[in-house]
Amino acid sequence: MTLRPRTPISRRERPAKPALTREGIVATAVAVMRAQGLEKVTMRRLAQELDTGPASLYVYVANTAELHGAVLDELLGEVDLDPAEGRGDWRERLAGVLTSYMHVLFEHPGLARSALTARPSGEHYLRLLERLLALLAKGGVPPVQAAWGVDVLLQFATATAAEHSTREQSPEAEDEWDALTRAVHGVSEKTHPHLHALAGSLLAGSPEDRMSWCFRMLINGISHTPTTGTGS
Amino acid sequence: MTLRPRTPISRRERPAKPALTREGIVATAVAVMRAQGLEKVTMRRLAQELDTGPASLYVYVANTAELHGAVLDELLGEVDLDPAEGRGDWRERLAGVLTSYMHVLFEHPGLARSALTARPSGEHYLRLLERLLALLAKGGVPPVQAAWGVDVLLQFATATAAEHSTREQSPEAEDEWDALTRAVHGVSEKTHPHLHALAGSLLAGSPEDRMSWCFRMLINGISHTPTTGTGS
DNA sequence: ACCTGAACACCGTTCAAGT
DNA sequence: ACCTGAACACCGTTCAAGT
Repeated sequence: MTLRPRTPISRRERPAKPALTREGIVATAVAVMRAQGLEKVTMRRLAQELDTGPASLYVYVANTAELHGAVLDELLGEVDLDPAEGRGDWRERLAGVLTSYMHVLFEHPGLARSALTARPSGEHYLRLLERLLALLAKGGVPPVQAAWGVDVLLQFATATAAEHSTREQSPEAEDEWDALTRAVHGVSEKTHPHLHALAGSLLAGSPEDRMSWCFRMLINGISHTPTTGTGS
Repeated sequence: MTLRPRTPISRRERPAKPALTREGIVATAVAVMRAQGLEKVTMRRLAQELDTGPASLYVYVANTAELHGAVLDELLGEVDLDPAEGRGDWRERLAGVLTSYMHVLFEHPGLARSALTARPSGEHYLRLLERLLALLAKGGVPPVQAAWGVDVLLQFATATAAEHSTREQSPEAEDEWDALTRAVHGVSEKTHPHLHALAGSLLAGSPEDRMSWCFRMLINGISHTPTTGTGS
């Protein structure tokens, strides 16, 4: 009668006896992530879940980063490409899709952070790209601007989700934010005049208002900045 | 005559016998990072470098994240706030400062990734904020737009550096990029018409041209998007 | 108060050996 | 070909015990 230090995830959330195949491994990885977060999606933990040793997984998966990438694309399947809040204007639809993307990312802490460096290329990611490009085309955004812009839009959404989910997750990250707030407000008017004057604005605004402004700002920039010349 | 598996960093790059104080620990952390990268800046590695046990460091440093944050602010001191390439237009100066910031980040792989979630609040970070706000003010950007915009500008630069340095660092990240290239070009015209049409543009452009466009795009967006109303 | 040995609970990845 | 035991080389963090 030994205590098991790590409870395996419940039978309901785990695919029953998953085969030792790439699909089985990824499915188990997704289940572990849903139950315990991406941090627990480790080779050793997965091997335990699959009743084998960690070395066995390396037959199907190159390394941990690749595994996380597969989990990410799987989750990208949950992004709502035509969200109800985004009806009407193509700009609102665009913001709606990106908001859905961010929601998916910060429901799963850790995923956003990995998304920033993982460069996914799975089917769900391609579907998302296609949808965003379609909306930009509908808005009459010139093709090259749309192509380059979509990258920035996704990068913005991903980075925002990463910051947000890190802050939600750990109490120390919250402390860091407090430290920044105090630092910005405590700055001297002599040495940092602009910062001093804008301290309030820097940290002000509801997340919704700021996000809404950011989307409008990015869409304006993308729409009105030619890919050659000095722009205005 | 035992082989030491880990070579300590050379005497020249390490502050001689650093005292066991917060400053000494951070200085050693910076030295280790310069020599071997942020990944090696671990509690255990640092303790070894300081001839003590890892537990001793916890008297001065709350955890690894805080330590990495301290290293980050230290490095931010290297950012050139008035780079020669950025003479002339305030937009060019702004882009110049951000480019210098990115250079500092991707000279030290791993630092950019930590900067994305670390929310620094040290003196060097505040100096950078002040400089960016001053340039936006010089450009006549309305205060609140400048305050919110500076956040996005730094987030963009940080995320770009993180992507870039991850790709530089590991060969697998390079493979991932190839996979994306193939995926985008291999997409069906029927199911992904926009993606198919823009496959070339999506991945085209020199890094310099894209970066230059991104900065112009962001500055345009920030300058021309009011913080309230529908904008244009 | 400051410091530390030792422990607890983990990691990724490789490789020789088995089936 | 596929699978795995065991090992190598690490992690962060805590805590009781020392000085």
